[in-house]
Amino acid sequence: MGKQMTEMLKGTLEGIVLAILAAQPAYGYEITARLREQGFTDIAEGTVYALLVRIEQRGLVDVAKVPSEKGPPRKVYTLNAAGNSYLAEFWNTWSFLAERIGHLHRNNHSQEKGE
Amino acid sequence: MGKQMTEMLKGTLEGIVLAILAAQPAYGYEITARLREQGFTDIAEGTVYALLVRIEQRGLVDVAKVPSEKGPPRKVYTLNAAGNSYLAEFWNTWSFLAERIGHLHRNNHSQEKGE
DNA sequence: ACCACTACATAGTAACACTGAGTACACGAA
DNA sequence: TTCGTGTACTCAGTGTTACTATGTAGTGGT
Repeated sequence: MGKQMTEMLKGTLEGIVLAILAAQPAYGYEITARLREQGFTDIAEGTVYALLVRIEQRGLVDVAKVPSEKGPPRKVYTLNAAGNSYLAEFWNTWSFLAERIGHLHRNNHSQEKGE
Repeated sequence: MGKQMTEMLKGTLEGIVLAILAAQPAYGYEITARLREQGFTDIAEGTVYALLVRIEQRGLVDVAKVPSEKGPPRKVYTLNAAGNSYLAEFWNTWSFLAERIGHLHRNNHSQEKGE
C-alpha cells in the first residue's frame, strides 16, 4: 500500500470500522472482506484484528462468539452505546478536518489554473 | 487536543503544510500561525518544526535562510518539483479516502433517521 | 493425505504527532 | 540595566497506530 495511505488511515480506519459496525454487527473476517469491497484492497487481516482487540478493550463494542459452518467460531462485534457516542465524536472530528482540507484543496486547484 | 484529532492528523498534517507551502513559501513560525488561523488551534510548534525537518530531508522543499527584524533568522521553505508531485499524490490519496468515508457517513446518517 | 478457504491471534517494526523543555535574538518598560 | 514579551528554531522522550510476517485451527473437497 502507498505510504501516504498507510499514514492517513491512522485514526480514520478505526472510524471506518466503527461505521461498518454501526450499519450492522459483523465479525473480523467479514469486516476485512467488506473493507476490500469498499475499495480498501490492501488492508491486512492482522491490522483489522488488532484494531478489533483495541476497540473491544476500550468497551466500544459488545462481543459474542458464534459457531461457523466453515471454520473456527466467529467473534461477532456489535457497536454499543459507548461505541455510538465515540463514533459520533469521530464524525465531528472528521467533518472538521475534511472541511478544512477541502478548503485547501480548492484553493490549490484554483491556483494551478490561474483563477 | 482531542485524541481522535491527533491520530487523524497523522499523514494529513504533512499534506496540509505542503498545501500551505504550495500557495506561497513560508517559514516555520508563520506556518504555525497560519494553521491556527485555519482552525487548527492546538497544533504545537514543536510538531510543525519536526514535520519541516522531515520534508526537508526528503527533498520536498528548498530552504533559504532570511534575516528577521524581530528575532533569529527565518528558514523559509519553498515547495520544489518533488514536493509538488508529492502533494499531487497526497490529493489523490485524500480524495479517495474522503470519498469512501463520505459514503459511509451518508449511509450512517440516513440509517439514524430511518430512511 | 493434501489443499483451499474460513477465522482469529500476535510479536516486532516504522512512522508520526505530542509533551516539555531549551536556545537565542530584538525591543520596550520598569 | 534588568525583566518581560514576542519572535524563531531545536530536540529528546513518549504513546498510538498500521504494517509485516507468521502461526494456529476448523471445515470440506479431491
